[in-house]
Amino acid sequence: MVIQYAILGLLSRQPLAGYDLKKLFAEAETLYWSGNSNQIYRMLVKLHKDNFVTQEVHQQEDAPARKVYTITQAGKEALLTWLQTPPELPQVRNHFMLQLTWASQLNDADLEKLLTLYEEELRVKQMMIREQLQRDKGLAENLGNSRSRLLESRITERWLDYYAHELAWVQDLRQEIL
Amino acid sequence: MVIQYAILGLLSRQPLAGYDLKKLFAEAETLYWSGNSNQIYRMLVKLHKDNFVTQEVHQQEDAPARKVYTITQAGKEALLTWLQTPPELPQVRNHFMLQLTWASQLNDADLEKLLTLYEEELRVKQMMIREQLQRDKGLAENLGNSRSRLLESRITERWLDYYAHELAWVQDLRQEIL
DNA sequence: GCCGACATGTAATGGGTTACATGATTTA
DNA sequence: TAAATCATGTAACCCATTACATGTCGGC
Repeated sequence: MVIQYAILGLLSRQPLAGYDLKKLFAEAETLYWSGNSNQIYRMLVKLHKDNFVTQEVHQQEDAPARKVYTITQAGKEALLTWLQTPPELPQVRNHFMLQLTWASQLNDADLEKLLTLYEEELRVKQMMIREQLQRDKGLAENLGNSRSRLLESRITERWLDYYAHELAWVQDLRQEIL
Repeated sequence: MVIQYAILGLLSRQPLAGYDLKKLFAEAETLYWSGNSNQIYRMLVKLHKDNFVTQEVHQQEDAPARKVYTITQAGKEALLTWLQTPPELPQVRNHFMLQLTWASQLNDADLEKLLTLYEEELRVKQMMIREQLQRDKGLAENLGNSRSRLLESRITERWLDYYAHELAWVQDLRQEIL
């Protein structure tokens, strides 16, 4: 139940409504959740029941009511405990690599097409992360302490580096086999 | 249903029993499946029903009977069709990165411990891939054509490169923040 | 006598996704 | 008038995992 801590983490910065969380997950290029409402709203109910968050209903005139959630002391402690749990290795599920494993069965044209499409997707993803980085820059400048800002920027750099290497690798491969 | 094509791919090389597939998935460091029997045996039944594989029961005296599956022409065509489908971006689920996002809430000792544990896991994984590479080398030398051997080695290199970069990145980070 | 390898399978559960449902307001 | 945004939530489904169930054989 990792999403639980992702939510607690976001709430540790500022109180948020389910809708806000949903958008944050959907927009975040480096978080892998789709931002589907099922998981989020259910988890918020659970977190509330566990007293990890408090709920405040904000009535609005021009829009539906917002349920704003604030992290509690117990919630902060749960987050801190999770931060101390031994890290797991990344789970990389690369469909393309699987295709490539058997791709010698393709003719040259189809193989090249496969590589080209993958390269394009990688470039699009790269651009999206770069754009998100630009958007976040303005907002995050004064948020958190210097260490958290440093971590955040190093993490984004790592993601960009990953996609850059993946791209360079495919391009090399193309050169070599076609 | 990606595992379907992973199975068909393996069967396109040689006929195999469910037990063989289970072991292959469990051992393969770069395939992300656990090799659990539920998925595999169910999928084999389905593939058989779809006429993508044929089943042959091999009775043995000293061990239980093996159900050996062989890919059919229809199965080969299904595999080929899948190979031509547009590739998807890798889904990287990195729990550690999530922890790190909020890790500025940890004290120096705990943060360092987190980094150290991650580094260790990365090194173990690296070694396991290298060992698998050694094991496979002997077996694969005469298997498949030269293009498939080239693809396979480039894919393994890419995985090793990924873990190497991840490791180098954590080490840099440690230097910078501690 | 227990453990691991061989070999096939089922049950229960967890985690995540898409699609659906509702209903108001703003924008093209 | 159709759509998108705001806001919360439910239903159905799929994929994957762990644990369980069964039975034989060989080695320590």
